Amino acid sequence: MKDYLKTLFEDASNKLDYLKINNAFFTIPNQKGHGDLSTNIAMILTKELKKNPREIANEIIENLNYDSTIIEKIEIAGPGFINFTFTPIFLSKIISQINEEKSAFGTSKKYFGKKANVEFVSANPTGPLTVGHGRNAVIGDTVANLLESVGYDVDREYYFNNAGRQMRVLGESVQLRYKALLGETVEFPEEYYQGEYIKEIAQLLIDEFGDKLLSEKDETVFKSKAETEIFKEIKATLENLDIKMKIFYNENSLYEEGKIDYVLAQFKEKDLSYEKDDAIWLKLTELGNEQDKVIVKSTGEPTYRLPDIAYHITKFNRGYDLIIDVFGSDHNATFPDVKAGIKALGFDAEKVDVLIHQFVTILEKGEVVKMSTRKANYITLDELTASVGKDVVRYFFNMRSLSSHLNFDIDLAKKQSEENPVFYLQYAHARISSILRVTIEQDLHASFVNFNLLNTEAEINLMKKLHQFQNEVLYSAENYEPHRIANYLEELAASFHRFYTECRILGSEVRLAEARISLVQAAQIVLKNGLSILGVTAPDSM
RNA sequence: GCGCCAGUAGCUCAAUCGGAUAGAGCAACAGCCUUCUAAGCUGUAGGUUAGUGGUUCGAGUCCACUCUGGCGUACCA
Repeated sequence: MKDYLKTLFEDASNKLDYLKINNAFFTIPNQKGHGDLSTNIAMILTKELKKNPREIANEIIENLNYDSTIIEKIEIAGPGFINFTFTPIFLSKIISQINEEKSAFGTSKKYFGKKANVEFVSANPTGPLTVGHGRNAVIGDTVANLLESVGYDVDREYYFNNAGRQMRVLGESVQLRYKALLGETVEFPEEYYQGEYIKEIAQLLIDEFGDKLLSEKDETVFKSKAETEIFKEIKATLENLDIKMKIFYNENSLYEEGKIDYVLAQFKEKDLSYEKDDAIWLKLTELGNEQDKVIVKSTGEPTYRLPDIAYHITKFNRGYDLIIDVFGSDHNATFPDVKAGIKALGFDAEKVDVLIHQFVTILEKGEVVKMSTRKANYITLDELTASVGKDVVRYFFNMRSLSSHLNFDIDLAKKQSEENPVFYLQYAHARISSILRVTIEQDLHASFVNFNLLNTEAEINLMKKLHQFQNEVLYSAENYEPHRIANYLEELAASFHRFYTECRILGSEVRLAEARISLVQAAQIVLKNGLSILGVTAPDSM
C-alpha cells in the first residue's frame, strides 16, 4: 500500500516541486474512519509554503493520478491530514502474493550483497549461561534473523577471553575442588567460584587422571579443562534455543597475531598515547571523550579497551558493512572509548551499532533474585529453557523493547497458561492448520478468483494486517526492534481470531468458502514467517 | 557529583523521523460453544502518560529543571 502511494507522490512531484523535497511519510491511523494510510505532509509543508495546510492538501490530491480500482477514496481531515482508503479488491491481491511467495513473503532484497556481523552473548567461559545472558542471546539471534530477512549475509559471532584473571581464579577453583574430592583439606576462598559445576569438572578430571594431578603446581590443566567443559555446555545451551554461532573469536588470537601490538604502535605513531605512572594512556580527551583512559596497565597487561579496539578492527578488515554489538546495560560505559579509538585509527565507526539492552529482573515467588555467577546464585538459562520451553523463552525475551527493563516472572512463565501470549499466536496457527485439514476432507480448496466476496469487516481487517507485514519486517530490521514483530503478530493473530469467530468456511457457499481458504492460508504463512523471525515454532496442533 | 536507560490503566508493556479520541494482554465484571480447536470471541470498567515549566498549528514523544528506580562512572570485563 505504501509503495503505491510513494509512486503516486513521486509522479505528482513532477508537477509540484515541493513534493520533491519531502519524503512522503505515511502512517497507519489508529482511529477507524481515518482511512488505511494517512500522511501529514501538507501540515509539514505549511511553514515552507506559507499556505493553509488544507489548501496544500487539496492541491496535492488534485495532482495525484490514482487508479480508482486501487484507491477507494482520499479525504482531507482534521487540521490537514490526507487519508487514503483502499478498495477491498486491491487489498485482497495480497492473498495471492503471499500464497505465491510463501516463506519468502515479508523478506526483501534491500540490503542484498551486504555483509553484517552480529556479536552477542560473548560471555567468558567461567560458568553456565544465566537467565541474564538469555536476553542478550535471544535479541542477538533475532536481530540477526531480521537482518537476514532484509537481505544481509549475517555472521553470528561470540567473542571470548580465556586468559584473564577471572579464568585464573576459575582454574584455581577447580584445582581446589579436585584436591578436596581426593580427600585433602582445603580452604575454599569466598571469592572463588562456588557453583556445583566446578565440582563436576573436578570429578571429570578425577575420572580421567585419578590423583595424578595433585602434583600440578599451577592451575593451567584445570583451567583448560574447565574452559572446554563450560564451552561445551554454553554451546548446548544456545542450541537449545536454536542459536548457532558461526564464529567463536578468541581474544587471545589478537595477541598471537600481533594485532594488539599493531594497534598500540598505531596510537603511538599518531601521538594518541602517552606514558604516565608506568601505564600507557589513550588521549581520549583529544578524541572528544571525557577523560583519558589506561590501555596498558603498569603491570604490562592491556585493559579491555585495547583488545576491544583491535577486535573491532578485525571486523572492519573482515569486510563487514554492518557491525552490531549486543551488550547489557552494564557495558554502556565501555563503548564510547572503543568507538573513539576505532575512529582515530581511520575506520568508519558509523558502521558499528551498539545495542544496549536493559537488565532482566528475575522474580521468583514475587521476590527479586539477585544473580551472580561467582556466588553461584543464579538460575541457568538451561533450567529456564527446560522448564518453560524454547518458544516461551524466545518470545518472552523478544516481546519488549531493548531499552525497557524486563521483568521475568519465573512462576508466571512456568505456568504455561493462557496468560502467556506466545500461545495466543501459536493457537492461531494451529487453528488454521486444523481448518485446512478439515476442508481438504470436504474437498474444498484454496481459490484465488472470487476475492470480491471477501467483504466483511473482519475479512478486510485481516487483509489490511497482512499488508503491513513487509513494512514491519523492514522497519524492525532497520531499527533493530524485534519486539515490533511480536506486537505485530499479536495484532495479526487477533485479526484472525476475530475472523474465525465471525466468518465460517464450512457451510458457506463454495466460492466464498474457497476464497476464505486462501485468505486463512495467507494468514498462516505470515504467522509462520513472523514466528520464524522470532525463532518460535508454529505448531499444527495444540 | 557526572553519564546512559527507564517512569504510561491494579499488574506487565505498546504507541512507526512530534499527529487526529494514548492502545493491547493479564487481573475484575457481564455475556457467547448441537456446526471448521472456547489456549477463542463480544461488551463494561479502568488514565492529569512521575511532576513543573518551555518549544508549536499539535507533545507520552523534543528542551530545561525536579522526584523515583536500574546500570555505569577502574591500571575489572
